[in-house]
Amino acid sequence: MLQNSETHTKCEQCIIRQFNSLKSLTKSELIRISGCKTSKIIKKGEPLFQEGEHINGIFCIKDGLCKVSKMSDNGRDQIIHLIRKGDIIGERSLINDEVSNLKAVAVNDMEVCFIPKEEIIKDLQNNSNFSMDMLKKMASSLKNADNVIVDMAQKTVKQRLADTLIFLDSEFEKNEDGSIGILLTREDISNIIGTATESAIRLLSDFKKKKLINLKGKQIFVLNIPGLQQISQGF
Amino acid sequence: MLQNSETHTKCEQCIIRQFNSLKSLTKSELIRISGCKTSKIIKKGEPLFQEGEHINGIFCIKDGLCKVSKMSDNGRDQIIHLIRKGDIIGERSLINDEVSNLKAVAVNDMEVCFIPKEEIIKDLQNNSNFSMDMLKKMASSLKNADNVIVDMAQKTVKQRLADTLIFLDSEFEKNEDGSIGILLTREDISNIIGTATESAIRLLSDFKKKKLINLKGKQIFVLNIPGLQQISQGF
DNA sequence: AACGAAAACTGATAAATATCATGTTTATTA
DNA sequence: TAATAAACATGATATTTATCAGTTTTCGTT
Repeated sequence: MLQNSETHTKCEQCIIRQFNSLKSLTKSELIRISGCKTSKIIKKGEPLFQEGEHINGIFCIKDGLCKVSKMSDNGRDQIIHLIRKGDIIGERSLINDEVSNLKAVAVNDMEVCFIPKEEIIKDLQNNSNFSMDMLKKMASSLKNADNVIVDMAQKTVKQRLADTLIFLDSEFEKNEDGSIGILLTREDISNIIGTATESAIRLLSDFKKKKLINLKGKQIFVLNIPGLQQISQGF
Repeated sequence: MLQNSETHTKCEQCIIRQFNSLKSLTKSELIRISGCKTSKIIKKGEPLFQEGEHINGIFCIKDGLCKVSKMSDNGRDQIIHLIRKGDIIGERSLINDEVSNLKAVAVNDMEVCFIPKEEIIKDLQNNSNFSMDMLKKMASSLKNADNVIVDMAQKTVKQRLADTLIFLDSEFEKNEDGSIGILLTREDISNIIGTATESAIRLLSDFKKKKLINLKGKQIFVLNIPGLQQISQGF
């Protein structure tokens, strides 16, 4: 199994933490954390954790991307988040003692560090910079969740697809050819917008016909962002 | 304007705080907070705050109920929360400096206390019991938001109406006659489940025909919870 | 390169939901 | 209490979306 030198960077030397709440930890806290963290390679398609699992710690994503989803009563998986390099996931396990309500599956090969709950929870209580930063992140997630709820409740599937394409195009690095730098299946896309796979496929073809996007296999090229924004707003 | 003695209870003597994060404040913190809080009566239909407003503090709800909503791009209001006696709203204004993305309107007459941001933010930084409690509350809200997103994305309007009726029946005190103790218009209900008012009305009639509920004007009587749960799960 | 499986796609149809029109009941207030 | 507005209700219809069935394409494996 691939475990290159990068995988074993010490936390206090790791630049990834600059992108998340761990940047608020002191040097000595980081050194302690570093001593108990474990590194993992998660291959494309493998789970980082499952619904119903006790996580008991946080994952810091060093590289790669995963889809975070929840199974609905109707038996369909709904993707709620896309988590990538620099992100932390599992914070909620520090705070409540419940099992995870979400599943996380790697979209491409991932490199993650795991920090056990009992090591980092002290820092949450003692380092107010750290806890304030965590509060900030959660407040921002809550605001975002509000927006998603409104969009899911009020927008049509077509509007939500437009939103998703704009989001993917703006939030993720593009490939050299200009296509969206994250390869999702049509099923993934339909599980993000909350619709049947066939409906997502049909609408993608429709958008292509209208020159809003171009499709080459799984590669998606966003051609006309203002046009997609129009659709997103109901025109 | 009604301002009875209850309205002027000092925070350190106020039993309402037992129901929210303010219970984690020390006696001296509470006395200081009490000195700068203001009390307000909000009449039914009046706004507690508007979308786009700077809140700059938190509201502690002493009595009454309000609907918290956000306007969608399609021009329809989506109700995201129902906030009631004992709840706190506005925490996010302590943490980020943005204007509110939500609107709150009283469903019945309310009595609320307002605590300005600059007074309580220190306590968030210095009292780790308080900040941990806030983190717990936010974590729990995030988990709940996940569930709402999945339901909005995957469930039919009928399923969501069943969910909403179960929620209202279980979470709010009932009237003596057994009806749901919170009077919402049909439009409010449709703005909770995210559908056209006519659709909500039709489905309510349908549920009544099937003896799942009874309707007497705005009064709703939930008769068959297992039946509603069946519908919620797609049967 | 050949195979099999998964993914992508298309058409036909059914089901769910929104919209528009209109009448009735209930609430508000002059 | 009469007038008026708001909320509630129902029918007809259009639109959106899901489902089912089948074909083609892509991809990973041997």
